[in-house]
Amino acid sequence: MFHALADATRRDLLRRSADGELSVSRLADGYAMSFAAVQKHVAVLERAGLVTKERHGRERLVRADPVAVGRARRALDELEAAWRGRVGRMADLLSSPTGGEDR
Amino acid sequence: MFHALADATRRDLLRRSADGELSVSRLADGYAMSFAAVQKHVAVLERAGLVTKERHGRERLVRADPVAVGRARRALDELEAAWRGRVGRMADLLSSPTGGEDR
DNA sequence: ATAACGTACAACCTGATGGTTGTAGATGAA
DNA sequence: TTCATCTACAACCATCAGGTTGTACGTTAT
Repeated sequence: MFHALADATRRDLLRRSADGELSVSRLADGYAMSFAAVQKHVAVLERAGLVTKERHGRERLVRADPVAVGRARRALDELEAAWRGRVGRMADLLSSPTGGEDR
Repeated sequence: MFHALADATRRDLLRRSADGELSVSRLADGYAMSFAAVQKHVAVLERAGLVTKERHGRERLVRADPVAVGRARRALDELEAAWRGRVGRMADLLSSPTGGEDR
């Protein structure tokens, strides 16, 4: 899933497919690459569960799945929390006199 | 940066280097790959700004940078927020009668 | 019915990635 | 000093990722 997010084109596709009203062709417009390339990117997003396709006549409308995005975000939350749970607090105090309020 | 996170070994290294007291050699122990391979992974994490190395005698202690992890997390926050800001709310209501409280 | 459109998929090429081994420079220990 | 350890880096290899073109098939429009 992080792999799916590790490509700028795919992240852009993910943003643009937020409201699920764009077909693969419409999404493909505006990129400096072939339709097939964009289609592959969508397939990667789909395999990662970040996006679903809903057939609508002859076109497939692409919609981002916020639950999956939330899962990824939460995974990073864990990483961050794991850090803070250990020497994090101490190191924070040492490096910044005001404390660790960066959120 | 997402690319750096897109590898299980690197995510594990990131977790294990939370408290910054392990050298590259110590980190390399316990993986079924060569020291050089692990060193490359650490280099990738370092280039992505996810980790810093502090020299301590002849060894380099690796420490995860929570600020960078927080940056990635916030990037996903944006994605999620972008989704909810559009038809998100409507779709939420349609798909789950109780509303969208998934956190 | 026929043409045009939207999609899927296979084959192929190129560059990046993840792994290996080998070599070399610093530093700590004997 | 000499030896062992930790690290860095280069060269090499196999596989994968991202891109291309071409073909095929279902659906809508004429």
